[in-house]
Amino acid sequence: MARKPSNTVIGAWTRLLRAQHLALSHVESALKQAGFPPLVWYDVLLELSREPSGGLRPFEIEREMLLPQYGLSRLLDRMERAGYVRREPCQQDGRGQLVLMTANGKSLLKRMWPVYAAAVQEAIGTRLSEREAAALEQFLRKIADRA
Amino acid sequence: MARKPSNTVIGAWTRLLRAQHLALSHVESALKQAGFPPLVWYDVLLELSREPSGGLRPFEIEREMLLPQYGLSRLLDRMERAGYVRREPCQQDGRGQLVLMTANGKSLLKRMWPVYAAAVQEAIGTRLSEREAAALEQFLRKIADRA
DNA sequence: GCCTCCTTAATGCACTTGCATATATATTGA
DNA sequence: TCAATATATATGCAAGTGCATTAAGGAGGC
Repeated sequence: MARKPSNTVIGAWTRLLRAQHLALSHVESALKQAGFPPLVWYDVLLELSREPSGGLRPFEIEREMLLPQYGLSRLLDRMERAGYVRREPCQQDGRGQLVLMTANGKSLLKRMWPVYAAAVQEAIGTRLSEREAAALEQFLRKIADRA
Repeated sequence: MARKPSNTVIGAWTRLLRAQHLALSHVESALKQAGFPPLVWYDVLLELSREPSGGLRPFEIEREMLLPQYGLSRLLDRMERAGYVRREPCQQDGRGQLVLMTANGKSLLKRMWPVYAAAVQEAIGTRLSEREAAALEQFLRKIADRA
């Protein structure tokens, strides 16, 4: 295995940085312009919505997301202050807590989606065919899978 | 043109965020572990090295990079304090300045490259064939090209 | 010349992030 | 049982970032 990247690999790397930056900026600014909080708030709410049973532990949310532990801790502070989640002590583990989505949180999740979806469509969907998007996903999966 | 992204597009979007995050974290931590400054410092030096004639204006650097104007301004502050660049008043334009790479800056650029290259190779080159990397680059280019 | 508008770059302030560490509880193993 | 270790979460502090604005000079019209 080569130790140095080929020019092709360097090109892919460079484009990866730029494409992600442009697409993400586009999405973030669409959300902001619509008066919504950043994307990462949506991600937390989405994770919580997948667990209708009644909340997730912070460390479970963290596993699904791209945030360090202290980052999530403070994000939850802000979201709790804003009234979108609340934290309860955890029965089974006195160190931990259960993060629950409030009604406002559910509402926010619903209201953000159309704006988010439209922005993703503009940033990616209108630029690639269905076939291309599927191929792109496969390549990116190879990079992202830490197997 | 659909207003809502297909599941394929959403998958590509999600993977784009994760792949970029993982690859970039890998590269940044390799640099840090080797005692080097962040990648963005390298990018500035690289831009300067492409202009051997004697420096670039901040707004020229900015155009090539993923930083807002105030971000570059403060990055140059830090790099200047660290001795890797210096700023000179610009003859032709009294508002502006010329950013020049110092000898230390040139040396840093050279020394960072092997670490940077190896990390990119690990993050991408070892995970995709040459063919796949080329295809990936093409798809990403479609997303990144703001034509 | 001089007024108006544009471009270049810096900065005050609030907020966010990274790093290291603290705090509290759980778990393991003698 | 109790010490040692591991896990879950929070936090003080320094550094970085975003936003809005400022400062200063250029460019064009009159």
